Amino acid sequence: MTIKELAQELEMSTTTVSRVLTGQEKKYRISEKTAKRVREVASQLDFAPNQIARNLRLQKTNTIGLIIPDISNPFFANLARTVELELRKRGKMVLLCDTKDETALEQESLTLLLGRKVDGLLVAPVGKESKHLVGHSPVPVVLLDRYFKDVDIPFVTTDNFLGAYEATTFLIEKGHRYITCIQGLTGTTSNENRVKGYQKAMETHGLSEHIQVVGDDYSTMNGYESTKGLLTTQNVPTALFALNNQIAMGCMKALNENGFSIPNKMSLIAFDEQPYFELLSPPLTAIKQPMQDIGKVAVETLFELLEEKSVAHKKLKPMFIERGSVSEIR
Amino acid sequence: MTIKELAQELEMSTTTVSRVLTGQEKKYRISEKTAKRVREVASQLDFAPNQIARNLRLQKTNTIGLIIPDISNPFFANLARTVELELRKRGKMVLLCDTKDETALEQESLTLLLGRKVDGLLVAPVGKESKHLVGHSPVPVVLLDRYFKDVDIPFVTTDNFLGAYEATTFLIEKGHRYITCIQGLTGTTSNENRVKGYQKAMETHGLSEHIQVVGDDYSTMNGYESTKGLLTTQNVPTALFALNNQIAMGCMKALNENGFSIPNKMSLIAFDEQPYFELLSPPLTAIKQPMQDIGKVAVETLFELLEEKSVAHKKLKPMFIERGSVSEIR
DNA sequence: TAGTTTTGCACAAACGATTGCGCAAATTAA
DNA sequence: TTAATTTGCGCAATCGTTTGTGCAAAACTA
Repeated sequence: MTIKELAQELEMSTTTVSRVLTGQEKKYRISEKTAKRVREVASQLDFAPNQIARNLRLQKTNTIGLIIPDISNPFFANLARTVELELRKRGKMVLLCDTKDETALEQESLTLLLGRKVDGLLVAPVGKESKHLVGHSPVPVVLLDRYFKDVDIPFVTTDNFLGAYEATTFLIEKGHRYITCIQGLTGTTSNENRVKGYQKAMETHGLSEHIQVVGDDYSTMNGYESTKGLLTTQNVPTALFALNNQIAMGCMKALNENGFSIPNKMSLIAFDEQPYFELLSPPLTAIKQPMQDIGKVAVETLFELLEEKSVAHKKLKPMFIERGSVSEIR
Repeated sequence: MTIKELAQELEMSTTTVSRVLTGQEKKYRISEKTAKRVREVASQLDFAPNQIARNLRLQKTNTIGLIIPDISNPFFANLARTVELELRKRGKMVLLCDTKDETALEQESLTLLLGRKVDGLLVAPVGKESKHLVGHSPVPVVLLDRYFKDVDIPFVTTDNFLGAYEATTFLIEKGHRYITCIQGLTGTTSNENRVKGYQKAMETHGLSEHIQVVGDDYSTMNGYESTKGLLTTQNVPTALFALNNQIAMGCMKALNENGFSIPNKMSLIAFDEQPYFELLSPPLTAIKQPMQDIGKVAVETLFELLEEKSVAHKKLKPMFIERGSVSEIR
């Protein structure tokens, strides 16, 4: 049913109906009697305006594009959830795109979403390329999790440096000297800052020459292969620092298979917290990212942008969760 | 940039431009020379048609609504992922709604999505109510995971009965007699069919009087509380059958806390497979749902519906994965 | 009573695309 | 050379809303 039909039913113009239904009755001096009748009949026939037509007329879709590298990664799934819930509260819906951590797909998603005239974009970028993101968007963009040093797009992220620094320091204070960092996707800020945090902690404690960073992807496979590689080298480390949950999973698998019990023969800390970590034996020590907050703050930031306020970059503090996967070394 | 501006630039009518860009040049006898020029200039200025306007004109949005109870549940996250990827391949985008397993939110989501004129709906319903789903949709709907016995909406789901039957039988064959089923959301078909599978297996093996079903929600909390309750009763079971991954997680937590080692003092099987299950000690025996397939088949089904074919309900076979969380009883 | 102000509503033009139909010009047929 | 056909393209309506503006009728003022 269209507003035209509704107007016919009411024997008045679409203008009047529209004005009542958009709550502009006072502004346009529609009598209360008329207004009431419109509302009654409208709800009775349960009329709902065609949003497409509205969007076209109003040049606004109340839709936000959400671009995520991998929605099956619990970290991003949680992020997506708070974002969706938060946006809905504010009357927006979300168009979801999963990029499989491929820049090409991210690029394509961007084009598609802009073609659909989203009002804004929330992007957890792959992070290796920024060209397609900068300057190409006529609508506000807020970056999640990863960002770009060289490009001035607002972002909301965990303080990755801090988290990694604290975790590494913790290991060092427990007596570890040979700590290997298994990194994620190289070239992304999240990874680089985590690596830097690790390095800084090592340097600060005079362990510069023990710095060892391996791996190249935020995947279970990478964690698995990298760990397997490490176990056969000359200098097997006493502790592993996995830069995300999936890498950590791969580490554990490799350690299990090779009889390296945690934490006796190998200590392990993971960046990212997952609900199941506390169920493992031993429970896994981890750095928890404030996923809920990232989602909320990102949405808030986006709205500030939509209201044309200027915004600052935001780094949120992670939380260190000590469990049983780190041993004390004499 | 609009098609009008592009046409001005080209010094021809929007009609011609539109016809070329939608690939209708032959049908409307546009000369190849003109067509070529249009395409060149269009790509040069990288013109992209306003999808909103197209949608309005074509009465079609190439958008599918995806309604999910909880996107942070890995099961649904994986589902969402294949659905999104699969739909994108076919030129559709997805509007995502998370209902927090609340019927009211599901209802609201439905209204919102229909107002936005999605071409179709993929719904993993809360499952307690079906009224708002039936008859209210002018577009095709395919149900995922859960469905309704009494209502004829196409669905794609795991053969929950079969999965539960096999798992229970496995426990029985391992010598277990006291097997308690910790169920999920009562009133949903997924839960009911799993419970039935469990019951049937018990009955078939003459264990009717040992049937015990507790709990009422697909949550970690439910698994935790229910298990704690069980451990303090007269007849503590020797095996637990958790009807989804989250319940299983709660079970493990409760078992750990109370010193019930798995599988020595308690065997455990989970419905749903999760990547981390194999990392637990012992690795968790589980019933794997074919999530990828569910997503794919659901999308296929939706397309058949969009092409006005009639479709059948589809139940996909689960896979039993034996690991180490079940002990053999003398 | 006549003039002014207020009240209540409708006309018609957008928004940016697609498309049925029509109409010249070019080509072919007779 | 004239008629018939084909080729190439544009006019204007349409999708379903919102909104600036205008115009009667009603109410008020003097």
